[in-house]
Amino acid sequence: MARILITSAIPYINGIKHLGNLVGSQLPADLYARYMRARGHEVMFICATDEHGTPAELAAAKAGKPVEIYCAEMHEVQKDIAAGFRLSFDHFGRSSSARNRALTQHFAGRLADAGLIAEVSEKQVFSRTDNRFLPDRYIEGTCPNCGYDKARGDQCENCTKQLDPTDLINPRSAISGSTDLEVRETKHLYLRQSALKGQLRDWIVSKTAVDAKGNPAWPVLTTSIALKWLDDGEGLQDRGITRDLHWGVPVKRGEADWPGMEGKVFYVWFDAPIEYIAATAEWADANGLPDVAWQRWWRNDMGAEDVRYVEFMGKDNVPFHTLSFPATIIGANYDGKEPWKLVDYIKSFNYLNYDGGQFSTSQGRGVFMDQALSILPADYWRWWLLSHAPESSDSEFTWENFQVSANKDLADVLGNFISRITKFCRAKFGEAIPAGGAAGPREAALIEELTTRIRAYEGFMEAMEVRKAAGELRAIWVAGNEYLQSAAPWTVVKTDPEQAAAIVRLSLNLTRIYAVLSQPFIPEAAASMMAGMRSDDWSWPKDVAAALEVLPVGHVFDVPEVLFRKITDEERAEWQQKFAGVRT
RNA sequence: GGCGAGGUAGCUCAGCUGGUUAGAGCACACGACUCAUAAUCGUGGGGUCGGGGGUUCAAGUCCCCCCCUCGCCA
Repeated sequence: MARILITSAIPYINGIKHLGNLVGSQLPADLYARYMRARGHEVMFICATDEHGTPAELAAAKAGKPVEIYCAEMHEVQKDIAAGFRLSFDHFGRSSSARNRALTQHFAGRLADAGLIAEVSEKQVFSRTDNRFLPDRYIEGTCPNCGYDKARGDQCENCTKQLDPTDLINPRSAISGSTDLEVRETKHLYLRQSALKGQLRDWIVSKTAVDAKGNPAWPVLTTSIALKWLDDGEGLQDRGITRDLHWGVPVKRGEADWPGMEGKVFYVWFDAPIEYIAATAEWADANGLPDVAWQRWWRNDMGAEDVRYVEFMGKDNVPFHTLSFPATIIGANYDGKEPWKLVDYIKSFNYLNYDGGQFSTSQGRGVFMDQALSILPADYWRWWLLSHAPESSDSEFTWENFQVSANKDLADVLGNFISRITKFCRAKFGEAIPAGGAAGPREAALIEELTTRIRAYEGFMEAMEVRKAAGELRAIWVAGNEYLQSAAPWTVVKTDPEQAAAIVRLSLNLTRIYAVLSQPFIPEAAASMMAGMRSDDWSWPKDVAAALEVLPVGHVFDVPEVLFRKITDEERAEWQQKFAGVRT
């Protein structure tokens, strides 16, 4: 039994995430967590809401609420929706927690002790009307290059030219529209990650191939993005980790004040990944456990040496997780006294597009998590999203594809298999596992095929090859239909009822195995299948022949309701229409 | 513009370090079956592997150029 720490990139607090966000991190992470638990491993699956920063402040202001209240409410909303998708987090934390505040300040202190923090004075735009410094993208003005009058301080969306806020003609605050702006000198902390460039490169490079322990290479997507940031242009740049904001972790050097940094907070990208650790501490707190309970997951000197740590994220998050956060972890151990756990494997995803374009939170385009759950159970979405996960390239959601895939795979292949065998048994033998007959060559061949396929499925799941795992699971479902079709108990029963009973007995047992194997992908349906078989035996089918005898002769079962109803053409057309525009 | 990832059957995608007639699922056609959610099972048609050069006994798989899509550019 291994110990596996799993984190999903933490979603930002300002609103409900869309399906593209879901499939890029939380959902595959959940798949992996569920599979590893099913195999008997000890799993710690962590996620949280990322709550600090300007967008949260502005969203709260727009909602007319104090930012703390707004975040607390939105956290609950996101937590409920995650539960609706059956995301099996051990803890869903908050980056605004006391734990994260303390840990973030602690890491900053350690990095400062290590000489990895630089204090830099810079000029930033201050809005007197708003009484705040304005991040580059919250300053608007006329583009000096093309004359577009809504250019942002970081870039002109019209001509794509990179800009500096001070380049803008007639600059104004994007928040209030005020032109009462001035440039002020302000001091900020920078993480000197460039000082760790060599170490980071060696580490990343070591992940581009299978390592000595047989651990697989990271996805090309992960390493290519990391190496690009390391070596592109002038190489890895130091990054500011503080901001002149109100909403965030106050800048402190450990527990001590940081002279000159009063009133400033750490920037979100610095405190957000630290929340992975803090959320694990929050988990311990919530369960009344001592610190060692979470430290054994995160400190190599306190038991985490044998933990395998896997992170899931969309490609936009790769730079932070391959460079900045590792720099924080490595830097904090400058004197060898705080060996924090460094990630072992980073599974990254491309983007999911929506019907010819992009999903967009800001534009409200696509299907959002709450909307998805309002029209169909989570399993439909889980299955489609995971079986079409954007692993090797961006992939696309279309309603036609969703309807056809869900109907074919879930209703026709899996659901109907259970329906046909349970109803046949009820009609011929009653609602209990029938006795008589014996396995023959056909059964032996099925067991051989299932064994081969289940071993392949395990391999894909362990390697986090999500689409391939889905394909293999589907093939396992198909194998049941193939078997039934060739064994034809409805014909055999007329001449040899005992033989028909043997076929039915095996098929009903296969249903239980399907529940076990399918559970990571479609947990709700798997639970129904298991309940229908009136069993609670979730043991993994290591020995297929033995697993096919778990439900004994005479064991009573229920003929389940339709497991997956089909999506009709009318519904598809309606949804297509409904989600064609912008979310209101 | 620079960099990265892609462009393989109607659709969604597999194809590792180059090697027999390029694969899967869906869709389509035909057949089988009738237990089942008009479900299942079998068979088949269909691709000059974005375009053009090149290396090689041999390239979807390596090299060069071009075109298109998506992303990143702190």
